Amino acid sequence: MAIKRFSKQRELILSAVMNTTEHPTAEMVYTRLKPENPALSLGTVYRNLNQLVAEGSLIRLPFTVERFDATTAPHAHFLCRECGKVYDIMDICYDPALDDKAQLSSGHVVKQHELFFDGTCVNCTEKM
Amino acid sequence: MAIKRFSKQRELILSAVMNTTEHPTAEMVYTRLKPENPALSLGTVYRNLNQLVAEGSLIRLPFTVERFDATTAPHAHFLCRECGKVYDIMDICYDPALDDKAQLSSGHVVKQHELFFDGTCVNCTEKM
DNA sequence: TCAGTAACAGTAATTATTACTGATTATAAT
DNA sequence: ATTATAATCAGTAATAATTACTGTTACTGA
Repeated sequence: MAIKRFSKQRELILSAVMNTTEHPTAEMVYTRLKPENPALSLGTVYRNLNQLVAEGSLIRLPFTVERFDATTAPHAHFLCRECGKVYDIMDICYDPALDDKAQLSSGHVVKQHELFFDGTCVNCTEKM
Repeated sequence: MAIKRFSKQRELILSAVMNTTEHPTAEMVYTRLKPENPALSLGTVYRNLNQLVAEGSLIRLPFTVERFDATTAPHAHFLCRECGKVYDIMDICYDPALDDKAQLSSGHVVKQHELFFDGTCVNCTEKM
């Protein structure tokens, strides 16, 4: 059950995440869309983000406040500790050998991995 | 300011995290300690965990419910999607070259990275 | 010994997220 | 097209995680 219907709101929310590089939170998506879609509700944003992750259109980044990313191909991320911005790191390519190695040494079935860098981003460095 | 005093509660909370491998949440630490320390309050656990992270005695794992780890040396983690348990992956050693590479390609000042694996752990695999 | 203040327990408040409710609307079969 | 159905919606209530506040206790250094 739970056959997917077309939903204008879902399209809207998906494209909002696709058209930004800022790895928005649910709140950020809502704030972005609300002015031009006054009827939109925050619950709808949460519900559709979860659906989009479930169907694989988005990935969920497990920060303490969740963030979403329309680049579903595995890639690394960078968190700026000063301003809180999250950036993609595309030049470090995903290494499947790591998964094999982790699986061998631990005995767990390893599906994938996430690589999180952190530090101070370019913009914040310039301001110092 | 804010000179650190000795605090029995802080010792208690630190040793609770040190004496387990389960990467406890604040709630788990509280539940563990409460029976033998009935006067302990949840706010105290949160406050002291944050202090211990600030002083470097613990690290914070940025899951959507925060977890803590007394192994402060950088190392990888594995999250079981079935049971939610978090394991250390010690056999994949920290690669500082990754930080350099990320910094060069992105321009950000990279301090460190975290490597998160996920999948199904040994215990859950056996039950299938 | 006592003034200053970190730390405490208890609790209120805040924030993030999910669940519920009754109304609306896409879809598929008539 | 019309209608039945169930997915989706907006609005809101509820829950869960975390932090902030309040009055009290107890170290610590003068």
